[in-house]
Amino acid sequence: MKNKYETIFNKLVQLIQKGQYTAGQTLPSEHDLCSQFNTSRETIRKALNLLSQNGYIQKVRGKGSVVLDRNKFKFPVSGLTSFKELADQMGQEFRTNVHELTLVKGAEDVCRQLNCEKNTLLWRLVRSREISGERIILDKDYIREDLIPSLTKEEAERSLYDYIERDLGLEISFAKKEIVVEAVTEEDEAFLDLNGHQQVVVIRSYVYLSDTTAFQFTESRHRPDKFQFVDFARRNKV
Amino acid sequence: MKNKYETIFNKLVQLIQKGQYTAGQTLPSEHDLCSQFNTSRETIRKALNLLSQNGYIQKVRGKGSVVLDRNKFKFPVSGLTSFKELADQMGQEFRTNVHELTLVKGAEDVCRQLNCEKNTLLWRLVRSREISGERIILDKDYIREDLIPSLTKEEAERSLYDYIERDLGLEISFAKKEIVVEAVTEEDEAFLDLNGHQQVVVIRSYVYLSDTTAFQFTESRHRPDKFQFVDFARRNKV
DNA sequence: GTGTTTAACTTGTATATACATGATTCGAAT
DNA sequence: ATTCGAATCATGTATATACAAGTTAAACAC
Repeated sequence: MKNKYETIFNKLVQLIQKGQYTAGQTLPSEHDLCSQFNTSRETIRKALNLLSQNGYIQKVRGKGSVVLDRNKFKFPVSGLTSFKELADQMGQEFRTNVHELTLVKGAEDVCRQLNCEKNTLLWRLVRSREISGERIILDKDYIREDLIPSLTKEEAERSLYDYIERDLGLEISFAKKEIVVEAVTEEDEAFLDLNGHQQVVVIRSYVYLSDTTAFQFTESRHRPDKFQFVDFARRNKV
Repeated sequence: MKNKYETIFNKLVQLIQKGQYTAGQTLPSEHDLCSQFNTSRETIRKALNLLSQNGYIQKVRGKGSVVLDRNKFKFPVSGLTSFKELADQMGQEFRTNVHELTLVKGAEDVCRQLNCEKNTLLWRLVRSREISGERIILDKDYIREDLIPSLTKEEAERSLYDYIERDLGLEISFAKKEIVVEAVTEEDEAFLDLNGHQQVVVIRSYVYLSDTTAFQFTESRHRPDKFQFVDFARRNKV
């Protein structure tokens, strides 16, 4: 915990999750929070903005910060979240099977998107995800070898994001995503328990580090009956 | 244009879209922007935060605000956007057919979610969306009659959001969304050109006004081959 | 030339103040 | 009793200052 305002944000999230403040109630006024946390109003406002952006509160001018009902936000694929983080939250039995971990060269489309030379070395990683004994997700990753030089099957099985962020100290910052529905491929048939489904939900992501270098392209293929995407969105005027 | 920082935000968006600043370049420093717009640094920072949140720039400490490549953001279903706004952006031929506009009472599930009495009057609105002559989206809306007392077929055909925001002066603020894949229903068969598809992509949204009252529940059912969802997401630490 | 230090930039955080504007409440005038 | 208005409290916007911390490039010593 470095920042005051992040610390305050985390504290308020805790209080909301513990039921100290429940949906419909208002938080103490900014002025009161200043006294409570012994800080300035701008700092409180930064914390409240984080709460607002993450769907915890809605600020109403003249009234206060109304706590929202976040019951249905337990599956936040919306933000950038890894499979392991998801599985941890859901508390379900899950397993990851690594089917392929090789170095490839010259996947044109991918290189163009990742903004690197056409013959850059890329890790190609294929994993299937098992929940309650069924293989329902197939993840195909392309990762820049120059940024992540060593990568082992064990790290891929555990958590890629953990390894990249904790061990390598790289900071994952943002991603562009696309969700579409496509026909199943031979690969899907081979690695997934499709139960007769003819189509899969495909999430394509381009993941960027905080210095804006793109370092990963992921195609995540889900069996449609087990797919869910939950989102909280604020309206953009304009 | 009321606020300085929104005005500056809009101006910078324009400049980026015109190609004044291209992907990879950095914007002028906050200090320079202060001089250019003759304002304080905090105000500039608010504008830059908006740019960052909307995926236009990435701020890098010590370096500057790097402009991102937003080529693939032309279908921002992610934020709260209405069908008409989407269609306008894509510039395609589209049409809306209103199949039903009635007042119903006591749809239990919906009322519970909208947080209103079990026998509250609700508008039930069923519309199909035609793009290039094919009916590919079926929108089913439930709207609280006490908040939107009058609603005509014409307004439903044009744009519901326009009517609510411009004519009634209500401010739509945020929504909770869920995306899943489901089997087609008789209603889907009746109102959509399914082309043999057995499943549809379903987006369920609960839409809230800025005073946190929920006023609308929408189920938007898309033919899978014409469905796309594009998102820009920043990573939430913790 | 090479390597290191320093200075001058950049953005990030924290604080203080002032005024604008929406919401509520309480009291006075009718 | 009802209505209107003023006071009060809430958040929103704009400004100023100070210091922390990451990046870069020039100056310097060797």
